Amino acid sequence: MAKTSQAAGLHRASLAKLHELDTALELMYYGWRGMTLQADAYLAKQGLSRPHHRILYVVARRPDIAIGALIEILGISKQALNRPLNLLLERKLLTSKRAPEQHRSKLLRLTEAGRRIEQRASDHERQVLREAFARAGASGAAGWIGVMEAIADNN
Amino acid sequence: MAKTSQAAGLHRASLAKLHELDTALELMYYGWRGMTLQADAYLAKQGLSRPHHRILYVVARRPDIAIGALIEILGISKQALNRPLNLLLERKLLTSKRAPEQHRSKLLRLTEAGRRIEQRASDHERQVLREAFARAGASGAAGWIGVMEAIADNN
DNA sequence: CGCCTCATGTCAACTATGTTGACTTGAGAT
DNA sequence: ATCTCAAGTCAACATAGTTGACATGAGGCG
Repeated sequence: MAKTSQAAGLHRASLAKLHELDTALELMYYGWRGMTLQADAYLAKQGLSRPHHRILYVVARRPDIAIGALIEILGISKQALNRPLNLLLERKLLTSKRAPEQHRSKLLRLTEAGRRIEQRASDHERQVLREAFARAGASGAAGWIGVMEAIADNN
Repeated sequence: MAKTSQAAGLHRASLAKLHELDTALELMYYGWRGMTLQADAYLAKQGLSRPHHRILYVVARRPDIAIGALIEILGISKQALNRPLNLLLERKLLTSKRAPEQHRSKLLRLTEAGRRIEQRASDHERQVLREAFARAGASGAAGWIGVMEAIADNN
């Protein structure tokens, strides 16, 4: 614990609570930041950022995915995908090959280097979750999952 | 209960899981989106967006906050604060007045209109949380809080 | 009093991530 | 052959953030 700056904790405490659920709301905010902070720092060191990571994450779990399907999953426009995707191809973290007969679509795969970066970035995030689950115990983890599923349904 | 597009659920299911914690990782991602989606849509209708909401949220809970303290809490540079803040002032959602003797700092407050927008936007987020807690029950909620606190500590 | 310092705040230029709209290209159907 | 439509690219723009340079005004001090 406590490779932290203490700042978030202070900030969390520094606001009056106008509603009962304000605490939960702020936990969500700082939780999101807490999970992604180290991963983002790692990615920045590699000259990448969160959108690149999202692409790598999805392709890792769907080898030979076409660009259209990737767009669908990421929920962004194809134009928004274009630049980060091309960077990943240039940097040879991804390869694209035309499909055998379905010549229309490019199929994406991670290279070894891409896989390594995806794993390390995601590991930073999983490590945060792992520690939190360990601290909260099995019943806490189960409760967390139940609530998060309900929240995530609002998409 | 389904004012939703179903899409996120599908996306969540559509990726192979390479690690045990991938599910939790994706829950965090879609949870964050699920909580903010309706609030963002409401804000967009008002010609505002998330940074404006963050400012309103903090000022609501710290009336007469100075700009420096606001910067500290939001964790962004004063230059980044500048444009959204000026928009809020122009639109008369915030007022700023010079401090009595501490003439150096501007003290910020919400106007009635600002308060109304802050409440409605935050209500959208709290409503999502409220429903999720109701579905998960008291023990689930307690577990969620414990885990989120542990995650949020990584800031 | 006049000047120095320093926190507070502003302006300008840049980067990154996203948007929409218009265009190109190529497969598959007729 | 040609038409159509999905896949993909290019251009222009919006927003949210960055850093750097500068303005301003309070308070300390010669």
